[in-house]
Amino acid sequence: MDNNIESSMEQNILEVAERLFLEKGFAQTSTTEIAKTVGCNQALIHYYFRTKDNLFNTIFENKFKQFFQGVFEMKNMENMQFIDKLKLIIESHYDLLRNNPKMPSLILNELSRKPEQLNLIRDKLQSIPQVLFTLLNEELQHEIEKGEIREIKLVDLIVSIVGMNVSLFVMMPIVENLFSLNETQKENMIEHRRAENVDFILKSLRP
Amino acid sequence: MDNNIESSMEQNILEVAERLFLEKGFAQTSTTEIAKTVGCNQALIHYYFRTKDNLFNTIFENKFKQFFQGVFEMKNMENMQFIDKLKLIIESHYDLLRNNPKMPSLILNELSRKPEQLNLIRDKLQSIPQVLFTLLNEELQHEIEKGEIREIKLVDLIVSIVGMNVSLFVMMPIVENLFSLNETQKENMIEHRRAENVDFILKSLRP
DNA sequence: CACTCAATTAATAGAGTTATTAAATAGAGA
DNA sequence: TCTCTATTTAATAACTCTATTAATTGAGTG
Repeated sequence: MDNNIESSMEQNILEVAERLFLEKGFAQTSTTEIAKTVGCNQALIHYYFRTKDNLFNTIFENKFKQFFQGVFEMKNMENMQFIDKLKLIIESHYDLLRNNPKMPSLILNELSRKPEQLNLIRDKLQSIPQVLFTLLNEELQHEIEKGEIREIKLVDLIVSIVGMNVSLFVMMPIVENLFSLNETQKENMIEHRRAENVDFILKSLRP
Repeated sequence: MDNNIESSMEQNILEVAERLFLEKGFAQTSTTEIAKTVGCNQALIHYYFRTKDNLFNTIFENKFKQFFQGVFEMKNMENMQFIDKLKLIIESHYDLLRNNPKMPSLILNELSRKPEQLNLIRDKLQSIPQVLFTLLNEELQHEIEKGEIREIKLVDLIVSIVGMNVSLFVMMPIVENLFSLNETQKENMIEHRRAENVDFILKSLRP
């Protein structure tokens, strides 16, 4: 009954590989380095996963799916004001990124060059959120007609939200370096920008 | 007088290398591939530039400097309304990115891992724009006092502008793939988001 | 014409990479 | 104890990459 550690080596490899891939990207991480970090022989990685690509996919296919699913995961927002819903969506998206701060860069780097993996995500984007999209769109149009929100296309709003949120985390490593932020300052900035992004976006939507 | 072609091989190497580095990143581009694309022997690259790092730096030290300088390059905006100035700044920044759409990704990828190169940029950021920053800040505060613009910190405004503009170009390769945009659709989207970003930001600044 | 020197190439060293294979090890069950 | 199986390792094949070196070419100069 050693299964509580669940094949510790395989699990270790998965965890270490995920960390290294996120930190340094796919090409910059060798199976040799993964093995050294795990503390096992390099061949063991190929025993469990056969190829490096396979290892990467095993780790990230699910992760990407989860990640993109997270974007569209809505809490119970039935009887909320549209503006409050929007605020919650922006904050949820931001928190998702904050909990996975290296994901955007990895996605941007690896998925730009590997269109095949994008198919998974394309599917996700067509099933679940299509409903949500039309639903949100209706509400948005309604708010616009009521004069609560200025004229804007939902697609443009989404691009702006995602853009504002994502950009912070992809730029963070540079900003951190450029202004020699320590951990606290960085944390403060991330906390501050969470409110700032919400504020900036909602302010823009006033009629 | 063959100098109009200006040492064609060296020049070719620089041009091809720049293109490939921008397309695929530093690690993913080998000197072998550069040589093959140029149509010369791989050793020639090392003859001219000794190391791959050297080649990269030769190309991009200036380019990065230019790029960041471009961000702060102001036209004659003496007797303009603040809002119009801001609009011009956003548009100039956007156009700079549009003319160098691959630069943000390259900077984000390469400079995150090579802090030494950031020193160049740190200098640039401390000399020229410090003046500009205080100048802009005064104007912004003045506008806020006049009630023309809502309360906001200049730093937050800048982060929002840069973020909105940069994010479009770093996300573009994914968006393009995900929604199978053809060249025209892509061009349309880029053109449309230029106006949209300006609009979105200026709308947010209303008191 | 012989010389020089920059440009260019062929060859290769040396390090690092992924992936495979065969052997060693260890734990479970007969 | 013996055997079977899953795990792990050592060794190494087969590449690819950067960088160096020695040899070759070719254009100009005295």
